[in-house]
Amino acid sequence: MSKQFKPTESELEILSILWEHEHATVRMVHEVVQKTRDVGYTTTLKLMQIMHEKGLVTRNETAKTHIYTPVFVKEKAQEQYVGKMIKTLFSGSTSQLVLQALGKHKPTSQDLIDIKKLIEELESK
Amino acid sequence: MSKQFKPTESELEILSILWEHEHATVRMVHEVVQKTRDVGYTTTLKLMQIMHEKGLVTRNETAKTHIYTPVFVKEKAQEQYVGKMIKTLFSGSTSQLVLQALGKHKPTSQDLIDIKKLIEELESK
DNA sequence: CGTAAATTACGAACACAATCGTAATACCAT
DNA sequence: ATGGTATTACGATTGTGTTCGTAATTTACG
Repeated sequence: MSKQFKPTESELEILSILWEHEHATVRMVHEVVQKTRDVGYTTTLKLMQIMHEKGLVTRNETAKTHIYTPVFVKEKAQEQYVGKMIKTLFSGSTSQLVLQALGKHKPTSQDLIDIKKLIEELESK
Repeated sequence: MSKQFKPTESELEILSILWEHEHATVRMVHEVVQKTRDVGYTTTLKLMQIMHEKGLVTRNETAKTHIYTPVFVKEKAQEQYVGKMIKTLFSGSTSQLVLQALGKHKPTSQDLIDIKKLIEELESK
C-alpha cells in the first residue's frame, strides 16, 4: 500500500493552488488565499513551511524567494478522498455516489457523453 | 441557504453508525467504534455528549440510558461533501469526479444500468 | 433498603492546527 | 557600501479535537 497522505483543510487549499500553477511562491499562493480568507502573509508562509517539513511539498531555495512544488499529484488526492467518501458516506457503493453527484450537480451534455462512453467500456469487459 | 453542518472526523464516524441504526445508545456505538479503533468507552461518550451540545444529535433521556438520534439525514452530508469535493479537487467538474469514481471503483452491472437510466433522464430535459 | 453494576457528568491533559508578531536575512536601487 | 524592502525564520499564543480518569447518578436485584 502506498503512503498515506492526509493534508489538513488549509493545506489542501494551498495544494489545490499549487496544482493549478504547477509551482508557486508564497506570495502567489497568499494572494489567491486572501481572496477568500482574511489572513496574514506570515500565516500562509508558516503553513507552507510546515508542509515542507511534512514532505507535502518541495521547494527550490537557490533564490531568496523559494518556489514551492507539490509532491503528490492531484489524482492521488482525488483517488484517496473519493475512496474514503464512498466507504464512509455511501456504504461502499460507487453508483450511489455517482447518482448523488449527477443528480445534484448537473453536468454538460458533453460530460454526459463522456460518461456514457466510459460506461460502455466498462460494460464491454 | 441552509445551516452549515461540519462534523469532525470522529463525529462523522459516529454519525455514520447512527445513520445505519436510526438511533443507538452510547454502548452500541462504542462497540462498533471499537472494532476499528482502540479507544475507551468514556471517549465515545464524551464525543456524543459534545455532538449533543452542538446540536448534531438529539437524545431521549427518559431512561437512564440515553438514546441518540442524528439530526441531519445522511443525504445532507453526502450532498455537502460531494459538493465540496467537486469544487476543491475537481475544479468544479462533476463529470471528472464521476469518471474518477467509476474508473477506480468498479460498480456492478446493475449499477451501470441505473446510472445509464439517470443519464437518459438528464439528457431528455 | 442497600449494595453492585452500568451509565452519565465533569474536568483535566494532550496533541495539533492556525494565526500572528517580531527578528533575522537577502536583495535591490541609489 | 548602505538603507529600504521583501522574504524567511522562529517562537508564542490561541483554539479545538481527542482522550481518559474519576466522581456522581441511576438502576437492578438480593
